[in-house]
Amino acid sequence: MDKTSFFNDVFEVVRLIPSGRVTSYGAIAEYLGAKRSARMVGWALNGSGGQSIPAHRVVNRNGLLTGKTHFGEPNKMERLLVDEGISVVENKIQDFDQVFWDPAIELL
DNA sequence: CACATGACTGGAT
DNA sequence: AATCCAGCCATGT
Repeated sequence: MDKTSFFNDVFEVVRLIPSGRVTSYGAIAEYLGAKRSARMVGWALNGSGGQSIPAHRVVNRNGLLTGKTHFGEPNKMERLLVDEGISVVENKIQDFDQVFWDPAIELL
């Protein structure tokens, strides 16, 4: 298991997130067995540039679009989510519990 | 090698 | 309910 495996696993899970759904860094980290390494998930997504990774579907546990600043255009992430049917107000996902997609449950 | 920072989280205040 | 603090781990200075 080299380091790239972690990144690859993160990308794989994120790619499996269905449209109109979102998940959290902690949920992905937990699914990968590193629940205390949510920060590493964010770091992994940092290298998702160039890959076909819908990173806009990954937010923090509050449903807050903390990573929007890394999309080049701060409004791009929110626009993409809204376009998929997710309600976003002031960088915050509305009905977060309804659109939340947990790989540890949905990906059984 | 030590310290600071970050796309986080959970518990405490 | 809002804010603060400590834990985690990789990367940069």
